Amino acid sequence: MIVLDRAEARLLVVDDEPNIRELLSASLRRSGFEVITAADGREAVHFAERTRPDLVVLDVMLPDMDGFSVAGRLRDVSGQTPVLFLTARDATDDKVAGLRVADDYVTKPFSLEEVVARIRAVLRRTRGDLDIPARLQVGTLELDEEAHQVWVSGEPVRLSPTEFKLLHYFMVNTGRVLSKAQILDHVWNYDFGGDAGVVESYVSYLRRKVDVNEPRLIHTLRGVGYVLRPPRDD
Amino acid sequence: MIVLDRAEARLLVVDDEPNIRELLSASLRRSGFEVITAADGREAVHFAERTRPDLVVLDVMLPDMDGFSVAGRLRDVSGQTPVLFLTARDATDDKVAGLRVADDYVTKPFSLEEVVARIRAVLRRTRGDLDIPARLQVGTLELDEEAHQVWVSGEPVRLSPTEFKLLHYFMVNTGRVLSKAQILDHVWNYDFGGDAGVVESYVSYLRRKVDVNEPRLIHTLRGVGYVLRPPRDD
DNA sequence: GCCCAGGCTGAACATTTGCTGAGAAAACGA
DNA sequence: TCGTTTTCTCAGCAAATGTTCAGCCTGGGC
Repeated sequence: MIVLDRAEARLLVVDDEPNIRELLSASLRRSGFEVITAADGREAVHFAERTRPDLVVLDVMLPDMDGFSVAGRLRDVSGQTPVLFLTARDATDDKVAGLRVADDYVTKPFSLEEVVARIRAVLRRTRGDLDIPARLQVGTLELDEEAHQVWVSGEPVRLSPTEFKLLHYFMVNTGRVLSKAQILDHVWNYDFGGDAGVVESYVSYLRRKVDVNEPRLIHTLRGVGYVLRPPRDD
Repeated sequence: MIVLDRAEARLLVVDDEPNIRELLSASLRRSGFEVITAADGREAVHFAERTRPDLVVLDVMLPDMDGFSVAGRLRDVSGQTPVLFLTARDATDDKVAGLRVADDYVTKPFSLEEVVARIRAVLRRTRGDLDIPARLQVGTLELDEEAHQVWVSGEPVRLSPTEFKLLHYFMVNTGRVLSKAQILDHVWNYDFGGDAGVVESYVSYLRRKVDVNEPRLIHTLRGVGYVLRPPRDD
């Protein structure tokens, strides 16, 4: 991970469950963001007024007021601040209601990978933030986040959602060793209860689809984890 | 041992087992950290408030409160203090989900080598602490912690996890004589029951893989131990 | 040069780890 | 609704790793 001398952006995370709040803020800090948290709507508006965040991550279900009202208030006090909504998986209707072009949403239970990716995407759209590349490339491997597409030596490859997220996580962390536990923690939903065996399966799928040419890019480090390594330094 | 004029960082170690607490604090002090210990959650929060540690090493299973609540409280009182969790190897329960808030974690039984390495890694990441190098070099030998890779004269070398930890221990202690007992204590898990014969085996493996060029770097001191000595002052 | 404790190393063995194919179950799309 | 895709589990296999040990080697004291 690149160490930034200043934060990528300032985020306000709003959720009434302390677990989720902690999970998100810890993870987002690790991803290089500056994070402020709030437990309910009132607090959220208050902090937003004072700190002017670049983006708000907002649970739709809050104890004191509904997320969309909060979003409205936020915009009153904080201008065009984009919002990433957190919603329950089955709340299909009300979602669309409050969404503007600048916004996006993620359903609970989410994976950290997903949240970070969405935040970056929104920031890219709203600020034209080009420190955040939309296209990743490692060796003959290319991945376009926005188009949700992957090419191997220029040929498009079909990946399932999980395969895509896993590959994305690998590419964002090129050259860094990732333990199976770490991969599980970031790529799978936070409520996933299974063991790290899935990761092996998906690495196997990925290799078959994506790592077919020599030199191989995805390396196994026994007892440690996996690395995606660019060619040239086996 | 090199005497440091100031501590590398201030740590708070929290574990209810006195053995583990002692083991850790002694070892961490020897590694140049300033260490405060606490036996339970209440104490931990109390000390954290007063001493503002740079990092907290925290057992997930505490008598009075669970480690995650402690971590939450610590963050409340002490800002963004990073946390390294200690957990049982088979913690496949809801614990695992909570571990995601950790900046890193180590499973029991651990090796001291591992704990120290993780602490340094976390401090490097969270503070951008560059006194702590991510890459070690001795003679033609290079070791990158983050990429978990070793080169000899620029050529990558494959090491097993134990070989890697042993070499790392040698490189961190370049020029210092290490007895077999000392090596056993730091590189092997604290519950390892075998005798120091293993160390001889692994030194042998390491020499074959890593110490192939003249002048030799790993020296045997009969009846005393081993030293990794940089060339030029044999 | 001889001796011996300590050190070295190859081989054997047990254990752990990772890979993969097959299949059950759930989610998805038409 | 039904077929298709996707996710996840599991078991068998193969290979790497960890550990022990016995026989050989070696440095250094005499």
